[in-house]
Amino acid sequence: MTGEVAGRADAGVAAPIDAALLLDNQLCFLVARLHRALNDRYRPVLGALGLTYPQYLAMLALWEQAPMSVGRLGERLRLDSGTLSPLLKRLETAGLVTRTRSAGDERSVEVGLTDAGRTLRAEAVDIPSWVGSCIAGSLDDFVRVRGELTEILDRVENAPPPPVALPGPVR
Amino acid sequence: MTGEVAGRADAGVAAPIDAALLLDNQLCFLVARLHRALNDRYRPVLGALGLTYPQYLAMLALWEQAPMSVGRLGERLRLDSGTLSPLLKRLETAGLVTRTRSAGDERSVEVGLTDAGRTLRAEAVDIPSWVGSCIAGSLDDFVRVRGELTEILDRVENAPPPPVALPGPVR
DNA sequence: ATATGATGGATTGTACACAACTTAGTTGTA
DNA sequence: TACAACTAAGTTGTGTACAATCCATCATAT
Repeated sequence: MTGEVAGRADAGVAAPIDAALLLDNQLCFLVARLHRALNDRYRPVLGALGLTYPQYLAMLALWEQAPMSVGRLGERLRLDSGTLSPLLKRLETAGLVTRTRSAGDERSVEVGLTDAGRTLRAEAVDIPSWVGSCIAGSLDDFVRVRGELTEILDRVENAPPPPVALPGPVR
Repeated sequence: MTGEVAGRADAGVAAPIDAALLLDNQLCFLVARLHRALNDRYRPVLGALGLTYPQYLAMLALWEQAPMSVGRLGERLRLDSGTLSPLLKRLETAGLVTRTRSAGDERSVEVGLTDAGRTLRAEAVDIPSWVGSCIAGSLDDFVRVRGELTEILDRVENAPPPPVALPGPVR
């Protein structure tokens, strides 16, 4: 289960298959599945707090530091305003955050926590251990996996743009 | 950068912080970022083929085996019909797949490839190496990372349901 | 002071992703 | 046959996610 890249040499009846195009050889597919599987793990637990998964990540960021401008929050979470604006409005509607124009710079919107938002943190403290236990078996596991993921992430987020010429102009 | 779980002991002015709730200690956050970063990598390359990232994964599955029912394709990709139905309709509109009711079981819809769909495969063969090179530096890297991801994925997808009592009834 | 350019958010449009529900067809049982 | 239970897809509604675009505001340079 460790040394082979190729997978099966052909896929039976249908088509000639390059190992490179086998679905199970795509790291991106594994990551997509992992992302959704984690989402599934968090959903019931977060549902009890009235949060979705991305909303939870936004709250984590705000529990670390608030208030924060929408732009800075977006950098922290790697989300753009098109995603963040409606998400934050829903958190505001839920009474967890405030959104106020900055006094100094009227372009900027500061996102702060309400009392309810701060209180919610206490109800969230057990979530990482609940969910974490099904990701990493031990603390060593956790550290190893975190290191591995961070390393890959650095490569992918900071990789240079695609090698110039694509099949056609990318629009 | 390898042995510490805690992260910084506090986050400055704002709040008392448990290491467990630090955003950067959440494996789920790393996975979410990785998922989006990979999406960003694939987008321009796949855009040239007229595919989105999930559509590409669906095509990979169909290039391995076609025709396949919507249900089986969903199992393969871990997607439900609510996601797959419109996605497949778009692929049909794009002229890449066919959707026909199964003769034997009228409930089932068989998804097949058109000539254009089969032809597209040739234009996709270089994609894994383009994108793969920014995920894993070497073949050894690839194999190691794939093993690691598969292991985590098994744990998360097959973990038992949450430990009975959540803060409140889950709805 | 006014034009120029850059910046921060919001908005719009397209595309996943999932829950809940509906519809249609199949199977099991009496 | 009749009918309940089940199954496979589709549909609807909510919530991300991102590109493209718009708008107000700030910085600056003339």
